[in-house]
Amino acid sequence: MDAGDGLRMAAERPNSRATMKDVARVAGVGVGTVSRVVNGKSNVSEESVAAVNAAIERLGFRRNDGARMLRTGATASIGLLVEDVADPFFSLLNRSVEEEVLRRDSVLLTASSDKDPERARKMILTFCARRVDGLVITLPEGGDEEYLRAELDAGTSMVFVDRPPRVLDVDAVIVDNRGGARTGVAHLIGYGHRRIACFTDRPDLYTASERISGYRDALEEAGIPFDPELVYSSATTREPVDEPLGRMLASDDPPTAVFAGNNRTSINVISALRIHKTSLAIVGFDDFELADVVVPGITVVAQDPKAMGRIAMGMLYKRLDGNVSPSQTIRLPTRLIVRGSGELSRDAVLAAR
Amino acid sequence: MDAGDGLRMAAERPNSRATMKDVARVAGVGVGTVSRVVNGKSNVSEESVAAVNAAIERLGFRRNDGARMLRTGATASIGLLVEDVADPFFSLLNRSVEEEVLRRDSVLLTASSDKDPERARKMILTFCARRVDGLVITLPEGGDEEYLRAELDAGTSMVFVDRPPRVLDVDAVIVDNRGGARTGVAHLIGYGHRRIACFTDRPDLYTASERISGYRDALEEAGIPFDPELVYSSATTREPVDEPLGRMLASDDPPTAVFAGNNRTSINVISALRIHKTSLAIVGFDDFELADVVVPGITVVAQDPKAMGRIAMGMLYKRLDGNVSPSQTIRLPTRLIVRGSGELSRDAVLAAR
DNA sequence: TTGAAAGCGCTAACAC
DNA sequence: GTGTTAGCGCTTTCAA
Repeated sequence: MDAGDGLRMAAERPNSRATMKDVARVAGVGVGTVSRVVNGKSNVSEESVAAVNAAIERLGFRRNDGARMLRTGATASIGLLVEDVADPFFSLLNRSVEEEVLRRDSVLLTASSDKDPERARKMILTFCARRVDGLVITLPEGGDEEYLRAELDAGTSMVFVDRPPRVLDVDAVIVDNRGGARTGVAHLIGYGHRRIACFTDRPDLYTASERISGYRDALEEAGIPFDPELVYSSATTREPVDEPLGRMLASDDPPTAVFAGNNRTSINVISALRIHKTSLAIVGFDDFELADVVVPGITVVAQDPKAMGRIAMGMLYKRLDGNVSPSQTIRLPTRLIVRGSGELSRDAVLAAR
Repeated sequence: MDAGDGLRMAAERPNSRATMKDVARVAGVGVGTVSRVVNGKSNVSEESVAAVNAAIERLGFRRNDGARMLRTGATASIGLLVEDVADPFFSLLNRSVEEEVLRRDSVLLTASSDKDPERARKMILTFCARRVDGLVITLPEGGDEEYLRAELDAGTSMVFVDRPPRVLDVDAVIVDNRGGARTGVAHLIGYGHRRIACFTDRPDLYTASERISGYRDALEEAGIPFDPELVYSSATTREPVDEPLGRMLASDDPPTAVFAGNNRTSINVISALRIHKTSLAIVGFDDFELADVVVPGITVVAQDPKAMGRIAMGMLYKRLDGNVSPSQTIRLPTRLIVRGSGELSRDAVLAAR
């Protein structure tokens, strides 16, 4: 068979890529040699390299990585499952995970659970069926995590992000939600506030419940009694809070400050305050774009999703590289960013009433 | 060989998944039968199904989709390349593409070009090597798109998003940047403004240049002369604009309104106005969270990234399903969202000076 | 340095 | 119905 024959063969199968066999035929060498050239092995003669490269160029050959992986066993791919890739927090996490994946010349499979345990399960098992080398996952509340054990046993490395595992023995990197909330609320207390409202997500969410705990920690430390009337948990983060805030404002002993448990809620609180034409001191959990554009700027307890992704990938790759030390959970510190809204003193708020 | 033997075999290879061969051995059937059961074919006896399922359960078997795809040819995967998965626009696009991919039981590979043509090229070729069924791409400016032709010829379907192809004959879905900008600027003109500043991205970016054209279109229609002194293009979207805005404000004939060419720039303009303690009418291109929380709310020309993703995937899957009609470019309309900042009349602005 | 050949895990065609 | 087998495209011995 000569070169022309090989070329014809590839052309005969439209929409079908040239294979190493095709390249070998066109170059007049064996497939082993083609493989060596493609993988840059040194033990190939100059002429063979030239012939093979010419054939590759001519046929538009591109190695089929799927076939390669079937043979070698490693897929050079990582699966990432978060709540929602469009959420600012997770999209930043996504990006930083991507950077680490890129550094290892792998690819990243991504999916959003949409807080649905069943959807999460389906996506994770799909990733496992694709034999990803490792998994970075934020598991939604309410699901069973037991099904992951089989995958773990089968040798799929995984690291949990944003939420700790409940029963599994896996690495995790989470944010110090409780400590961060405590710091934020203590900051408000430092400005004289004693009636501090707390708006959060559904308390069955891990992060929300931790932040509420931190809120209570700060009150307790300051000797301020906890008043359930001042706590409101939205069913969804999109829900406006002007109604519950109005109720608190109309009470005998209204709040002079509010702690918002997440960035969406911070925005809802700002809108609600606007509606009620009132101003209160505000500290929000999680930073957001424009937090410094509204007046006053919003003081926040900031998380660092990029660091979370970077650290999670570091842990994951260590496992992939053979580390078998006991699993650990890394708790990332938060950072208080002072912008004005959290430094409105109790006296100033009362004077404006 | 009996069942026990098969189990031992799988156990003998730790970190290595059980294969259909293992399952077949344990279940005491042939691999063909296992394959039929796994794929839910009907022509299998009750007993075989039960035996196979028991073995699958026992071994923790999960089909290797990589091997399956090598055999069947379809990878059930889509590659998405955008500028930055953490950008609000692209993260929304990402999410809507994901939804469509999920509906087809495929997986999504994602990557960010970071506006680097070389990185884009690398990622795209990686996706092609993985034999993705289709590609959704936002190609960065300044790169050659010629290398995609080989992939196109090899049968990889692709659709461009947010930017049209320059030389390739491929489907695309883009936003009516020019028309949207024209509408936004005409809106300002309708409120009496004749001196309208224009702040944008680097004009060598497709979207920025289109929006500047739309800005000029609107001026021309109203018979307002174009004044280059009123146009400022930032080198980066993070660059503050208080300096150039200050220059315009200090001129003989200062602007009474500004058109901001993208959401980050809108924010920069708001900050700059704050610094100069001035208020001008503002219309921004692209909506953003909190646009309705600042006072006044920011009137914007909104895009619909979710629709873009949905439509792009619709086009892509039509191609994958065999559609060979001529390639087309769909131009998505924009929507003007009125919130207050764009309805500040020229008279009101001048009166406040 | 090189070609031939086995085999990764799966599907599908074929024979029984 | 079911077992056997060829082969998807690749890597990797093994001889030569």
